Amino acid sequence: MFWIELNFCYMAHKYNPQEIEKRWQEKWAIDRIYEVKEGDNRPEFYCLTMFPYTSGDLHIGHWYAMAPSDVYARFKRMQGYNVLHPMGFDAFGLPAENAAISRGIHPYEWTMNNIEKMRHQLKSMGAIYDWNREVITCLPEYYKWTQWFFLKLYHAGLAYRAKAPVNWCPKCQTVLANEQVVGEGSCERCGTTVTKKDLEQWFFRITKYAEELLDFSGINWPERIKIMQKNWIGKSDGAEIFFALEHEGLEQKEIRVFTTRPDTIFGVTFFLLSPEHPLVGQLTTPEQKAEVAEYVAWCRRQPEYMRTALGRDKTGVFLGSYVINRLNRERVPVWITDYVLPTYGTGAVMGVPAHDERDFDFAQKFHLPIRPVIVPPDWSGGELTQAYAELGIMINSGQFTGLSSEQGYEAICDLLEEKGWGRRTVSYRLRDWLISRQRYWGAPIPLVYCDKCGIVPVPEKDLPVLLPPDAEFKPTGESPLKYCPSFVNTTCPKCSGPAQRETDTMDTFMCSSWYFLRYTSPKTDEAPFDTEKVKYWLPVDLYTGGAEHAVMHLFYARFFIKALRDMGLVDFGEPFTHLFNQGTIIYRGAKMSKSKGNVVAPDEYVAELGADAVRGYLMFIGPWELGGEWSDNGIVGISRWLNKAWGLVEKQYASRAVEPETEKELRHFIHKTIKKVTEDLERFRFNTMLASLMEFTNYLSEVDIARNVSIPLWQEAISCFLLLLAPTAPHLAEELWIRTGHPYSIHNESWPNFDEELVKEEQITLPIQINGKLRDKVVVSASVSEAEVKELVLARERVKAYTDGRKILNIIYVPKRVVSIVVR
RNA sequence: GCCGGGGUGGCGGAACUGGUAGACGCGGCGGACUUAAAAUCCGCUUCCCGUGAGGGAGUGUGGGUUCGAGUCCCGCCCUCGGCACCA
Repeated sequence: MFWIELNFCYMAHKYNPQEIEKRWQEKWAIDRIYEVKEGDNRPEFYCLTMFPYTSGDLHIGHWYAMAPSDVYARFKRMQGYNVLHPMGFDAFGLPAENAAISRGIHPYEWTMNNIEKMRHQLKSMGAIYDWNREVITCLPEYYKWTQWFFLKLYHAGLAYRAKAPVNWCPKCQTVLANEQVVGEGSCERCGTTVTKKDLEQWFFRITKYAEELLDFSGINWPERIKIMQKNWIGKSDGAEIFFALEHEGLEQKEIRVFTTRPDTIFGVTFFLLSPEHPLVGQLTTPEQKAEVAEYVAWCRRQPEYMRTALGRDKTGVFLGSYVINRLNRERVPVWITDYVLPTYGTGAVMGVPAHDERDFDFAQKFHLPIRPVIVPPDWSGGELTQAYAELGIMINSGQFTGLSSEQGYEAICDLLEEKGWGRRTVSYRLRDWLISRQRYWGAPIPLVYCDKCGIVPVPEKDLPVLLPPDAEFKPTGESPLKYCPSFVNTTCPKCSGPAQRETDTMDTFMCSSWYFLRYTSPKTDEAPFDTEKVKYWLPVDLYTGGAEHAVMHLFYARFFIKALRDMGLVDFGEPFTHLFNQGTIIYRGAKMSKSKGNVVAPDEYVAELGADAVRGYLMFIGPWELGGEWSDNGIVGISRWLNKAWGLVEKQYASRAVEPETEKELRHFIHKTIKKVTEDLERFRFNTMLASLMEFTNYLSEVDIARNVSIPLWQEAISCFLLLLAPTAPHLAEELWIRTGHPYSIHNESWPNFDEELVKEEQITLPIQINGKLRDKVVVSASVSEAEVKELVLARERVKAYTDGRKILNIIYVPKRVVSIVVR
């Protein structure tokens, strides 16, 4: 009994993160100190973290994305910005539906339970999120507007319906999402090999913006993300060339190819179509019919990943017919092969085996002629053993022989355009955005199919098209909406006759393409957002998140904003001015993720060491953009340091003898630290920021032992330390701020400024190198002259030992850096 | 294959525009306090030779530029991400 009481009294003065974190979180919430309002005279700063998917558990990987950006947001706030740093949930998606199928829980219930749990975990982090602005994409008040945007895009001509191949399991008779195709292209449920099936689906015309999406001027994004998006768009300059068709009974008199190398046109020895090309049937001669049909069927059975795998043996079949190369009037045989993709260019290729590696392999396999038409500039007449894909000098090219590839390119294009045999053009790898999902748990596409009127958009006043609560979840793989008569059967908004609803829902990337607009006015119910508030906050000043979204979310959001701008709904064309990607957290050799089963929950660390320690440790691992390995024992270092800081602040400092020199030194240290912490925060170097704060506390411990500075200066040092610590360890800093007699709250205080004069070093240590090797060091005043340094250095015993009896060839003095002596 | 990041002590990582390599932390060793342990505090800790002062080597690897290279240039190796038969 006695023991316990003693212990308790002792504990009251010890750092107790569990107690103080809970207490401050409650107080901050009650006082609403993080509530965000528009329109005071501070400059605004929109600091956004990618919102999480509602998987159910927040793991250390999530904290790694969120804690440092909260630190940055807090830092900006203390610097005097009006900061919006919101949080919400990406709440539609497949896992919710799978849970419904396997466990019989309704997706809504599953999702909202997860949100409940995640919100609780997020709150334990102690971030400045204003929960009044929370956005949840699966709620009707949100997806009503997702549907509204679909209609806007539809009316702007940016949405269209087309047949497109989807993954199809012949055994389950169902459509599969890419992530449901496992291993070597088989169905995740039954293991059957997945094939392709054409379905009518909805697309957004993102390709219309291909050119503009290549333009990154005016936005500060990581180079590698920009490169990834550029590669994704895959712009190629080239020409479309029309080959003449003289096929009996065929109306079409020409067929087009896209090429980036019109200069190689005289090297065409065969012509290739993709097996899916619409003319395959008509260009097949009766003798070839059986073989062609068999090949086409075989191609359809090939899974996508096999087809695009590199290094496969070339396959193909001759159709029996020919096309004419108008430039040299040659008849060339038409083949089909699966390495020609139906979705790129025109789905047809001119075969130039001498100058294309793939065509070369194909020609070798099927013993087709290989005719060189380009040679290297230094060519000596040797034989061609592999495709020469570089530029060079044209040979065997009629009137163009002798020109360089570049000249030939232009000359041939000129001729093609003059004769009407072709034209210069640009091709993109980018395809339109397929937004249809044959799923329940997404925003329903607000369209109705009427027998009389055709496709009819749901009128705006009838939004949202609600998800029926009574759909049945069976493992059929098809949308439960399809089998829900109360949903499907409706009346036509135009003619009031019977009609059916579209049963596909929208890709969830649609929901995440505009959520950052909704945060500005989450409760607005007559529009998706309040235009004035979007004007005030947008574009996002800093967007942080994982690089895995480079060509999905980040790309779609850019498109979306450009489309909204063109409709006059917003007045900017780029959503995210500054993008920063944090690295990934590795655990047990893999990226931490729920699907890999290697997650570490923050909860137990929070319970044991406190949220401040977890926040701090994540930032201390290394540079934020590089990520790193989570280790259980590394965190104790931060925890110990926070304890040490507590002890340092809580102890009663008593001055023994005030020494002006040490006071000066401490003042210098204070300002040096403010500068370092400020600059490190500015460039997201949280690890070195913490290192410098640790150096500061180490230094303060020495001062505390020596007790040779005045009490006011000591207090100044401590206050400054707490302010610098506040973004990183908000709870601890607040507690100590109050305990040292300051007014509540530290989080409404201003960031400390540093005095450049006080940052300057007065004394510097100069290393002395002799013939490039470090031999001595000398402490000098920072204002020392070059002549003084040289004299001083040459007089030193250790230097003399190397210079006596030798000739000094050179003495280099780099001010404040180094003295380098060259002797012989 | 192409594009991009990265290779620094036992470990995570520092190092400004080329100027004292290894800050800070973890771990380890030694010491103080304790009956003891934990916690805490102090000291040491790149490797090799040397009792020591000191000397030598050293940032994946081989060259180069320079008074001086982790940092710049050329060639190679490993590793992590992205894209991948895109005509």
